[in-house]
Amino acid sequence: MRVLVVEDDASLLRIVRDVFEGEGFATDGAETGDAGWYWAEQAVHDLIVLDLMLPGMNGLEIVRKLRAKSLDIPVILLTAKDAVEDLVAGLDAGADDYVTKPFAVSELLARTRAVLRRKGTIGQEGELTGGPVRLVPSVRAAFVGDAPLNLTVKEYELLECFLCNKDRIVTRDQIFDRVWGFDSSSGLTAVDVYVHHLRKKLASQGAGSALRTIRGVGYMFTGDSDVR
Amino acid sequence: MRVLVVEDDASLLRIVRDVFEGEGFATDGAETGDAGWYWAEQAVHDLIVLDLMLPGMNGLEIVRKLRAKSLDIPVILLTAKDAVEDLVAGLDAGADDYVTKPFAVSELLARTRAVLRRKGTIGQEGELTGGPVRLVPSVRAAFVGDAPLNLTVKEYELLECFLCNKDRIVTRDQIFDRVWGFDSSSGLTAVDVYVHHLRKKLASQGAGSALRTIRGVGYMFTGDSDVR
DNA sequence: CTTTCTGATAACATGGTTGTGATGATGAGA
DNA sequence: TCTCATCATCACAACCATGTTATCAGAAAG
Repeated sequence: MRVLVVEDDASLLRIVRDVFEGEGFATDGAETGDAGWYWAEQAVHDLIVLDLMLPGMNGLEIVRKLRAKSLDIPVILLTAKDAVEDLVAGLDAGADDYVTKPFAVSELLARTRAVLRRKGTIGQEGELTGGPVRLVPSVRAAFVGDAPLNLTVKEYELLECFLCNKDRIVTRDQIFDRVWGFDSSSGLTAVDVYVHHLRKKLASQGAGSALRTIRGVGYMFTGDSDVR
Repeated sequence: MRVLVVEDDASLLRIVRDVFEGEGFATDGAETGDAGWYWAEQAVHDLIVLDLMLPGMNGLEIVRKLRAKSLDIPVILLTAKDAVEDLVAGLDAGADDYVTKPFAVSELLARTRAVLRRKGTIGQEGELTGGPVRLVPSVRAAFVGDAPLNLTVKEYELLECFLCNKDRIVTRDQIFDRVWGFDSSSGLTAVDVYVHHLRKKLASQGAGSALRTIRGVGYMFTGDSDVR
């Protein structure tokens, strides 16, 4: 998975690239509109994160030219809070979503996932495992050992989220952003309930203890189930 | 572990805070020199990440005033590549290290760990240790030797506070400001009670004597068991 | 069209966590 | 030794986070 980041602030560019790389993306960066267009035109990226205010070619123009060439690479715009008209123009021109500066890393990633999911890019990685639990994304199937788990869509995504963050604490907000989408209208309690459902199904195959509650913080899926 | 980030670029500030929070730090942020100094002066942080170019009070000035008050909180400077003379002045004034913009997240974190290690705050893998007591911030876990301690959120934060100030006296007010927040509505006595809780759990693993009372002053966590 | 399944919420149960006030110990200084 | 301030300890009450169940609307399946 490869992302192009076009942003004239060198510090911000560097750090946004790092963030994506931390998520397992390969990244390219451009500090000017012209360099950005050069990269974009290659059509080798799965996502473009694009600042609107750029030296050289405008971000808006890049989107227009991309769509004119009928390259429908997903584009997420970065924009200042007060540049509403540019934003609207950008979305009209065919951008998929936007994030206003200053943005939280979690939001950028959430929108990224949302866009990629909408475009059908995501969800075809290799198998995910954690202890005896195994997930096969290509067929959306889950197993404990060899026994199949009959998971609903949400349960599956929840488990996927946990396996992606094996042995790491995940807060309920993170889970919610990731599984329900940060702009979802559902309540946070849904997370609890689905953790419960998931636990029950895991427990029925003897893997219930893998999903631990860290009270006051969140949940953690532990690969090898150990002490308390 | 609590870090103060002072940076006038709102986007960068937001994102740097996110990065630290991802590593298990609590963060505070300031966009101006004056706000930065206000926070810094509270002396509740374990690290300050400080942009040199700031509106209001200069970053350089903040370092100077900090050291003048003999607060030796570790400071990492953020600086443009070409501002060499400022940088030198900053280090002279008592900053511990610097990172030039644009910087990689990994570099910032590496230097953070290096600085904190040099100051004796953390151990090798970002762990906090004091004698047999060990804290793993990334998973919020605490151990005495290999035995896990089952700590509540407050107990954990309290222990973290002590380990950050190993072999140093911490007053109850400092503890309170740091763990409860200076604007908390709770009473100061809560500190005593939680020290007690913590002691009991430490004692159950034979590490009860590490947390000493300095009558009339505060408490002190001693790394290597007692001399007197 | 009916039945079944899924997603979501509300309501309630429960137990852990937090903070307070009372009381008992302990040390420091007079 | 006495007294006072400080700290330790305990028990309890209030609160909050989470677990659990029941229920309902809507989608999907039959």
